[in-house]
Amino acid sequence: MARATKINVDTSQRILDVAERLVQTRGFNGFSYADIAGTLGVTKASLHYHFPTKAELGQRLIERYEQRFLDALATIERSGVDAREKLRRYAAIYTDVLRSNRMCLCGMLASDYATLAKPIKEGVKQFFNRNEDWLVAVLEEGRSSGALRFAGSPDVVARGIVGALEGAMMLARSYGEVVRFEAVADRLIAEL
Amino acid sequence: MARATKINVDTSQRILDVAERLVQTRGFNGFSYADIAGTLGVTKASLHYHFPTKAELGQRLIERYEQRFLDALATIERSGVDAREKLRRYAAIYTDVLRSNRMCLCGMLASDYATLAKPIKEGVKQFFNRNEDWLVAVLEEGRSSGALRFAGSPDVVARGIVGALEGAMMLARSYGEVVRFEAVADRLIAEL
DNA sequence: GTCTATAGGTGGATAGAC
DNA sequence: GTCTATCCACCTATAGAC
Repeated sequence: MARATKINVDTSQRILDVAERLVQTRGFNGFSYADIAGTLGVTKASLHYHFPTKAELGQRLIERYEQRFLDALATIERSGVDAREKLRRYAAIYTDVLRSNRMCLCGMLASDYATLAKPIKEGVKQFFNRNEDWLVAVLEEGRSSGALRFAGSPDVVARGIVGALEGAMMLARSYGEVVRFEAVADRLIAEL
Repeated sequence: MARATKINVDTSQRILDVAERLVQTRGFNGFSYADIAGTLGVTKASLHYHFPTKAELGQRLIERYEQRFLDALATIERSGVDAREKLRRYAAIYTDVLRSNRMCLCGMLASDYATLAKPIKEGVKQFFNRNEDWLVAVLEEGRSSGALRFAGSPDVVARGIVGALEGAMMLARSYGEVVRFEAVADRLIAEL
């Protein structure tokens, strides 16, 4: 009964899957509905039924991506490891994305920022705000417990971590060298 | 005599100026010849006379940008300041770019990387290689003189600095807050 | 929900006059 | 070196049949 409206494993989700990969590899202005349609073997008109405009598609992409990310952070939180290990696992999320030759969805959208519709811009900022909030909490916990030692406000350190990981990811992807990212990320966390 | 072929302050340079700003604000796939033509008050056909294809335009953009950047680094080198001050002035180059609401040209192209022609890709990597080479030299000098103290290889630290500045820049631009970048950059250098 | 067909616009690029 | 005119491929998006 609960699945009455769920006939065929949700076309919307498969569209989002393909679109997500395209944004993460080519940027929001680097793909078209035709690319998605070609991959899925449907027509462009079908896509417009599920996502009337490209801007709406973008909004849904961010919402889903952010939810997954927050879920991952919640999982780290529940694991009960110390603050340093939490940061290692946080960086590992980025590494996993990079391994599939992708950029962070919101890192990519941040570079396309000037060309995006307002709701997408808001979504991007919210994503980074929530990342920073989580990191601030971890940093404060680590400083209290003695697991971490750092100068400056947790706020600035958190922003530094997000920026450093996003930037290192972007460069490592250009070189096609995941190890480039790992070395930088390891040192970043080791310095705290 | 020497200026015989230079009638009107070089249209090519003015085209590059406008194109550069567009790439730095909207990305390589976020602008068109029509945008440049509209700004300069010429036709698209004129632009194609100076830069036959968009890929060639992109190549010239990188070449010019890299030359300017290397000139700026050479100026820092000649100033005779200590290693820490060199890093501060290096970061200041980024701050100046960000103040005009722009991303680093090559940072932007790094995010568009998958969609670019091969010569442009090579140009992007070369830009970052030269940045890292310069930083490695400064870091080694600073470690020798005692002006800097850091763990790990200068190589990894240099890559961390470039990535951190590019990433922080990208995020700060999204928030429209230059101060966000400055706080992160200051702390980054202070930690060395 | 998916299709065919198409609208209406813009993309990069070229030919040829001036 | 800049223009007009144009090509053709592709873009986002919609109408309407099935």
